[in-house]
Amino acid sequence: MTIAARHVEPTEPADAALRPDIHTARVPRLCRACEARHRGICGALDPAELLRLGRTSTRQTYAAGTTLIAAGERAEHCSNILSGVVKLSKLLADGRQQVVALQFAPDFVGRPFAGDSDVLVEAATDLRVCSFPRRMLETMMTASPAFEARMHRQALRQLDEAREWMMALGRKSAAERVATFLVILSRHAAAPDGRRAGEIDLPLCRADIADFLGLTAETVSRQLTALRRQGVVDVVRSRHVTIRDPAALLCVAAM
Amino acid sequence: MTIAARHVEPTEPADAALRPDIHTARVPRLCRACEARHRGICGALDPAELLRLGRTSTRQTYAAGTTLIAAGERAEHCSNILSGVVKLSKLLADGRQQVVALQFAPDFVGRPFAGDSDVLVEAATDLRVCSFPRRMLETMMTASPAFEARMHRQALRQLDEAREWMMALGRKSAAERVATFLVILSRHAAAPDGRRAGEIDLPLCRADIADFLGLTAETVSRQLTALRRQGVVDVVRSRHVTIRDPAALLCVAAM
DNA sequence: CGTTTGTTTGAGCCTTCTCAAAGGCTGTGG
DNA sequence: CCACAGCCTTTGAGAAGGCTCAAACAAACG
Repeated sequence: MTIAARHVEPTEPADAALRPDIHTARVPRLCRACEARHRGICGALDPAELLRLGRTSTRQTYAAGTTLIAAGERAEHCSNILSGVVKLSKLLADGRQQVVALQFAPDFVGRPFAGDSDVLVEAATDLRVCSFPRRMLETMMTASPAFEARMHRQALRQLDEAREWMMALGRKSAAERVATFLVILSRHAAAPDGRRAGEIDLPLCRADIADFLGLTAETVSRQLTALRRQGVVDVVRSRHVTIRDPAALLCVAAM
Repeated sequence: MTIAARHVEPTEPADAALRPDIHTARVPRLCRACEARHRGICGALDPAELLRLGRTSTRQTYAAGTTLIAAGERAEHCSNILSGVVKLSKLLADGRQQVVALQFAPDFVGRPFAGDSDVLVEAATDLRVCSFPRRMLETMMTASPAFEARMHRQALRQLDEAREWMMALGRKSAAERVATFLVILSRHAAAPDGRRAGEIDLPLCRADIADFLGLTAETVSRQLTALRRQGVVDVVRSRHVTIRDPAALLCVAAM
């Protein structure tokens, strides 16, 4: 494993997690404060299971750009994203790159069942995750059908997202792809009530956005300035986007 | 449901499937002769479960071009493909189309859990399937962890395939995409020993191939003639392809 | 303040698309 | 069996969108 900037936060003292109580199995303190607890994979676990998983899990942070799992490598750890964005990409022998997915909190990173899936996993932004051994994942999957079902659902959701992007990559113009990218980001930055966010911090540099959209960095830049000139968005310091006209953006995105 | 050409084959008589025997649960005769039985989803079921599923399942045939499930529609039936090819595609409001997956025997068609996935499901070729009510799928998934796991694995496999195609759509040239398409088809037409098939019957017309590859029918045609001129493949009557130089094909495919 | 890295903008080129026409199969009816 | 219609495929010529290469600009960092 080539992890450049890995920093383990001070974890819950073991005795606190293990201390017997009136309730035989309490939710670990680490998990109680966890942002991802209910929405993520862990939401399927009861307190006893959570305790068991929590005992082996640690919070970690990675700096933007860090490689979490090299292509073809089999990860020994799985993670829940607490904050930040994870980039999954594929490489061709000659160096061409395609970003095949972005993952946001509270997504789960890591693959059930044996096969490696030959993607490169990197921290797109600074990242905080809750990490645990891969072995635990398999244990939980066999022990808890609800957990397995939730993993299954996540896989199906990712499949839908991948197919949505196939449409963009195969049939949409550069302008449409850039607009679609902004729409999707705004969904993820959205408030919990489902309203889309008007303010987006782009998690990727132009080159990475281009690798996601199947374009070049120059084309992405040009399309963004076009959107700016049309008054659809505002761009500040190249990474912060304000959506001024959401309806127009959706229209340009062909969605 | 708009099913144009649906033909229900005579099924196993109910009493034969239900007849008690020395073995409390025998494998239904329909399933015993089934090509997809061991490789497909059903392989995870024990004879009792298979009997239960078999009681509600029927073999059906569809003519090429038939719509199995319209986009956005929730299917009441699921199917195992026995022979033929199923095409999953997405449509844009203005009519642009992207084929997001091809499925071959013994793949499973139909979606576990509620959500519709907004794809159009069509028979690309003449099709034989083993079909059963969606309700049974949910029953089997909760009853049999092995069945649920197999469904989960199929979802992950489809996710890998989708991402592989994202690479092709986003980063490969027209020539590379067409070659990649042939390589993938040859894998599916391959003998069970894993050797790739040198003879391929294209399951799609040029326009559909184009919709899969994110190209136009004209470009697909031109690239195929280019491969023919280079001596890499032979094309007979536009639908039958012989791979003359597998190594060169792989090379052109950038794989 | 200079260096480095990322972004924007421009000019010309190349791949692929669009539009158009001709060529081949397939099926139908005489 | 042949003629013809209809559809799919092939091929060509010109247009256009996005790419490449290059340079100017901006922001981050030591």
